[in-house]
Amino acid sequence: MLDIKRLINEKEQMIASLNLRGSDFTQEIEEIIATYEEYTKKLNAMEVAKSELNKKSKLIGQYKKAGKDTTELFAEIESLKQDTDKTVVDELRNSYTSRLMKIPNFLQADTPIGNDDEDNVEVKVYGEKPHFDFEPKQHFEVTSMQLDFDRAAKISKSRFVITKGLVARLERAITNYMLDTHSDRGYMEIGVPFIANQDSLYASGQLPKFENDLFKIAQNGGEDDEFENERSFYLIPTAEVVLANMHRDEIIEEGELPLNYTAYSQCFRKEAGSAGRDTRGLIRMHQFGKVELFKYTDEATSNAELEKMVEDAEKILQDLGLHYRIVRLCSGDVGFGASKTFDLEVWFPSQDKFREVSSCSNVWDFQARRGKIRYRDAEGNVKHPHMLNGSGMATGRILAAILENFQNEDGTVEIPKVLLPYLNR
RNA sequence: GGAGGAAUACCCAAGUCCGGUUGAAGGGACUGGUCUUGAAAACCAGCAGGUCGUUAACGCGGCGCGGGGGUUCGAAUCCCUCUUCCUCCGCCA
Repeated sequence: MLDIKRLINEKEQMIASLNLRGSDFTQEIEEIIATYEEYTKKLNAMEVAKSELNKKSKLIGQYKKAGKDTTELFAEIESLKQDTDKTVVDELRNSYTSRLMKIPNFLQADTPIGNDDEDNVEVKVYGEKPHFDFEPKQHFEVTSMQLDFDRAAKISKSRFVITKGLVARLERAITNYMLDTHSDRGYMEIGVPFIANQDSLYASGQLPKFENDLFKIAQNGGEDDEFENERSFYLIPTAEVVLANMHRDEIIEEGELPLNYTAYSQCFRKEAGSAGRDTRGLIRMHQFGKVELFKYTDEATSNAELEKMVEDAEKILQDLGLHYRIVRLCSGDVGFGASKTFDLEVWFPSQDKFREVSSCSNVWDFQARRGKIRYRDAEGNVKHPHMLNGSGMATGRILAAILENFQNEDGTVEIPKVLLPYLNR
C-alpha cells in the first residue's frame, strides 16, 4: 500500500510514476485524496466530541459518589452523543483504504519506460547458447515417459503433471541443491504452510485485486467445519506469501535486519487469462515447485540487497551451467507490488529464446505498510522495512531447462555435476 | 468428535462475579543513581508501547486489557462473535 501522506505531498510525481505502468491513475488518486481529507475532517470533529463526552462521563461518576444531582450533565451528554457516532468516519476510512489497496506500487525513478516484456532491458548475458549436432527436442519430448501429463489430466486436470522415476528424483535433487546452496549463503530455511488466510494475502498484495488467479478453499463444509467461517483460506501462489507475513503486526528489533529467508513450496495458480499460452510442457502449470528467496532490509540498503539477491539466484544457474540473461523490467511489465524488478531468463534451445525462471523484486515498503510490519532503527525510530522477494528458483522450469540444454541425441541427459551428490551418483 | 479451562503492558501476575478518577496493583527484567577498588547484594528513582488526528514546534486529543461488534453517560469488568493456546477423552500421519 502506498503511503497516503506521500501520495498527498508528492502527488504529481507519484501519479506520473503510476501512469508509467500503462493506465491513467490521475482521477482515482484525486478521489482517494479527497476522501482521505474528508475522513480526517470528520475524524477530528468526532474526536473532539468524544473528548468532551469522556470528561462528562467521568464527572457523572464523581457526582454520584458525592451524591450530587446529575440531571444537567445527562442533558449535556445527550447532544454530544450524536457527534461521537463513528459510522461516517468508518465508512470514509474504509472507502479510501479499500481503493488505495488496489493501487500498485510506485516505480523507482530509473525504471526503463515501456509497454510490455518486449521493452525490458537486457543488463547481462552469461554463457553461450549450447551447440547441438541434431535438432534439440522440447523438454517434454526428451522424457515423454517420465513426465506424465495424460495421467495428471485424468487424475487432476490439464496444467498438472506427474513426474516419475529419475525425472522425479532429479526435480527433488534440484530442490535440495537450491535450498542447501541458499542456506550456505546466509538464508534461513523456512518450512511453510501451503494454505494461507486472507489477511496474509492482503498483506502480500494478491488480494483484493488478484483473487481470480488464486485457488480459494471452498466453503462447503457445514457450520461445524473450522474452515467455514468469516475468514477465507487460499492455496498459496508462492512461498512469498508466507515469508512476507512472517513478521506481520510485529516490530523487528534494532540490529536484526537484514533478515534473509529461503523456503520451498508448491505454488498454486489458476493462470486465469493464460489460456492457450504454453499449453504443453512444464512452463505454465497450475501447481509447481519453487524455492523462494526473501529479505527484510532497512530503507537505505534495499537496492543493494536486491543486487545481492540477484547474484544468489544467478549462482544457481551458473553452477548448473545454464546460459541465461538478466533483464530489468520496464515500467509496463513491473508487477503490482514491486518498485524495481530483475528477471532471470534461461535459454530454451527448442524455443530458440530465453524464458523466465526467476523474478527478483524490491517491494520497498509496500507490503510492510499492508502488513503493519515495522522495525526499530539505531535511534529507536519505528520504520517500515523494505521487503524483497525473488525466486531461487522455479524447480519445474529449471528441470525443463536441464532436460533441454543437456540432452543427447539418444534421448539421455547429462546431469550437472552439482546435482550428482543429490542423486547418490 | 466430546468435556472443560485460559488470553491483561518486555516477562510473570492482581483486578472481571458486584461497570465509575484503574491506562491498569504487585513482582521480575531493564535504565539511572547511592554504596563499592570493581562487581554482586541492598537501597533510592524511572519504566506503555504503539498508532491515528492536530500543531511550525512544545504540546493537545482519539484509540488501546487477544481481534471485531454491541449495551451504557461510562466497559479490562456485561452481551454477541471470531481467533489463538492449554487440559482430559476419542481419532489419526
